[in-house]
Amino acid sequence: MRRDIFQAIADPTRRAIITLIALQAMTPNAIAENFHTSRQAVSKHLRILTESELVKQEYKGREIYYSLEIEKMKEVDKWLNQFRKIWETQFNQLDKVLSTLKKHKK
Amino acid sequence: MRRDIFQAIADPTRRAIITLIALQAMTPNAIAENFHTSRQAVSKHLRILTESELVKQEYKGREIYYSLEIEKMKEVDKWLNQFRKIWETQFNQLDKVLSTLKKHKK
DNA sequence: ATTTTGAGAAACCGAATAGTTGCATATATA
DNA sequence: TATATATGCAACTATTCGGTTTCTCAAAAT
Repeated sequence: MRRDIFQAIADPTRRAIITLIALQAMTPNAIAENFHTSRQAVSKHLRILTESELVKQEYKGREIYYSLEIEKMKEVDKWLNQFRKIWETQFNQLDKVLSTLKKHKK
Repeated sequence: MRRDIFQAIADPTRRAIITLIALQAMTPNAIAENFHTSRQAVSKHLRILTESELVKQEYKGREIYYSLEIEKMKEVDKWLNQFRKIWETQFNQLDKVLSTLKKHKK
């Protein structure tokens, strides 16, 4: 099933899971130990993260290692780009104000 | 009421509203004209966006102008920072691989 | 003064969400 | 071979979500 990444990162537990497995792959059991929730609940979150392709699985015997699909995270970054332009412009304007103030001081 | 920004940007219509008012303030009616949904539905979205402080209101007679609170958008960017470090490292590693390949060509 | 217009609030509804418990299955281990 | 373990899946539940319709209220326009 195809899933929206923004919907996937909307849940705070899922964001925490993402952060947790960002640097090293982990099994559902290991992940669940970090939360006050059942392993099955974590499993459901992992399913949603997998469906949104933010996370990939690696089978190793009866264990499944989940890790972050860092490329997919860039899509959020890409969406932010349109606003980045705006806040950089505003920063430049602030810069102008500051240099104007400097001139007046002289 | 306090709202989570990630939950606020989870809905595609809300993301579209954000983009729409990013450059110029707009009234709910004007915003609603851009969507196949009722003004009231847009109003509810605007309430959620206001509660998450992603959007601010400016009253002008009986009209209310909504505009983007760009500073708040930076919080998403800030959350992305932790992953940015990772993908930049991976990029550098790719860079190494590429230069190694180059050497072998020689 | 009356009517129109812009907007939020309330009540309602079906669908989705996040959690639970219980079950099925495959892989390790004794 | 029998048991323990890792995991996913299904069914159920309470809550939230996104939408609609109806209503109210204040500001403009007539």
